[in-house]
Amino acid sequence: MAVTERATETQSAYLLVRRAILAGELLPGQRLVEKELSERFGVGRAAIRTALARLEQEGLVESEPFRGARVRTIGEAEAVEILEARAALEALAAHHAAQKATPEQVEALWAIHRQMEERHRGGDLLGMSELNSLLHRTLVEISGHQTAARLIEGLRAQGVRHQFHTILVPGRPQQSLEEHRRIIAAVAAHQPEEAEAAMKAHLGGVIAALKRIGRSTL
Amino acid sequence: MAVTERATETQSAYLLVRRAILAGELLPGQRLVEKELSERFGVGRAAIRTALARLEQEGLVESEPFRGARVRTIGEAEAVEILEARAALEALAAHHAAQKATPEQVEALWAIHRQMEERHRGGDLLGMSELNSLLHRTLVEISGHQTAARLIEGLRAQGVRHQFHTILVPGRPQQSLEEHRRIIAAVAAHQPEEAEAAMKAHLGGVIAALKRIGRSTL
DNA sequence: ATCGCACGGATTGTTGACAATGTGGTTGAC
DNA sequence: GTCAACCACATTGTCAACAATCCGTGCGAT
Repeated sequence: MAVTERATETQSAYLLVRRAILAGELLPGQRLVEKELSERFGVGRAAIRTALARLEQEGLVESEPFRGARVRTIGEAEAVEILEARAALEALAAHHAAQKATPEQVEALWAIHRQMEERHRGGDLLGMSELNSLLHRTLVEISGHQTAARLIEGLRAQGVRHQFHTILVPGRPQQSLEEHRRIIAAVAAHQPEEAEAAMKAHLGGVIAALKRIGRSTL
Repeated sequence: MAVTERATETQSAYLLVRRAILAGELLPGQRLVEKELSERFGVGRAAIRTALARLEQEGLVESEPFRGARVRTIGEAEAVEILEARAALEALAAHHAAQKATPEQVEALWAIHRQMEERHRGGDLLGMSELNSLLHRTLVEISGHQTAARLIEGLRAQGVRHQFHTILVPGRPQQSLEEHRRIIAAVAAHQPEEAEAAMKAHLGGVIAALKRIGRSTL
C-alpha cells in the first residue's frame, strides 16, 4: 500500500473518525457532534460532514436529520448476522483462494499459523486475535475477489467489538487453531469445496462462541 | 415504504442521482460534474457533494481527488464477482427464509412465480425481469436478515445493467422459472439446506448465461 | 517537428456565515 | 402539582465566496 502522500482533508477525516471508532475511542451510542470532531481532529466541519455520510453508508454510524450522528450500537443478534454474512463471503473467497493459491502464498498462510500457535503457547490472546485477522485478510487477498474483499472489510469493521471477545471462551483458541489448519490444508491441496466448507465451519464456531457469551452474560 | 414527508435536500439529492444512475440516464464512465448535477436536479452543490460521497462508498461512483467523480464502469469480470457475492448472500437469506416462512409468505412467492409464467407465455421479458427482482427481494425480506439485505441491495444496484441482459439468452427464461420453482418449493418445505443449494444453482445459472453473452459479444 | 513549460479556464476542496430544526428548561394557567 | 406553550441554546442543513488543483493550449527553445 502506497504512502498517503497528499491526502485531501476529507479523506483524512474519514480515516481518522473511522479509526477512532474501531479503536473504541468513540463508543457505540456516543453522539458525534460535528464541531467537536472538527476541533478534535483538526479538520473542517465539511470534511467531518462527508466523513460521517460515508461512515453511515458503511454502517458504522447512524444519523437522523437535524439530530446528528452517533456510533451505531451493534447488539448480539446483529453481531451474529454479521458473522453469518462474513461466513458466506469468506467461504466464497476461500473457494477462489483454493483455486489460485501459489506455493509461496500457502507457505505464507502456514507461517502465520505457526506464529499463532506460538502466541497461543505464550498465552498471548491479543496477539492471537491480531494474527487471526491477518490470516483471514491474507486469504481474502489470495482469492483476488475484490468485490468480496470490499464487503468483508466492511463487515469486519462492524464486528470488531464482538469478534474480539469470542477468543476468551475457554477452549476456543485451541479449536480455532484446528479450524484454521483445516482451511489452510484445503487451500494448499487446491480443494475449493473443502476450503469453503472449512471456512463455514470455522465461522460457525465463532458464532457458537459468541452465542455462548451471550448466554453467560444474560 | 413510508412517504418521504420532509426530505432534507441531501437525502433527495442522493436518491435522485442514484435513481438516475440506475435508470441509465447517467451512463457508466460519464463525468459527474457537481455544478451540472446541482442545476439538473435543483439542489445545492453541497447536497450533490455528499450524495456523491455516499454513492462512492456504495460502489456506484468512483472519484479521484480534484479530478471529480464518474459513474463506475463494471466490466464482465466484475459483474461475475458481483453475482458470486450475491449468490453467497442470497443463499444465506434463502436458508433463513426456509426456516421462518409462513404459509402466507410462501403463497406470496408462488403468486409472483405464477405471474412470471404468465409474462413468459406472453413473451414479456421486461416484465419477467421486474418480477424476478421482486421475487428475490421478497425472499430476502422473508428471511428477516437485515445485514444480508443491505449488502444484497447494494450488489443488485451495481449489477443492474448486466443482470438485465441475461434474460435474453435463448432458453434462459424457461430455465430460470424452473430454478425459481425449486427454490420456492424448498422454502415451502422448510428445507434450509436445499433452499440454499437451489439459490446457489440459480445464480450459478445466471452467471453461466452472463459468461455466454461475454463470449458471443467478443 | 518535438519537447518542455508557463498560462488560463474549469472544476473540486475548503471556509465561514446564515437559516432551519430539534431540545431542554422555564413560565404560567388551571 | 400538572400540563402545555413558549423561549433560548445547541446543532445540523444550506449557501456563496475563495483557494487549490488539474488539464488543455500555445509559446519558445532545441
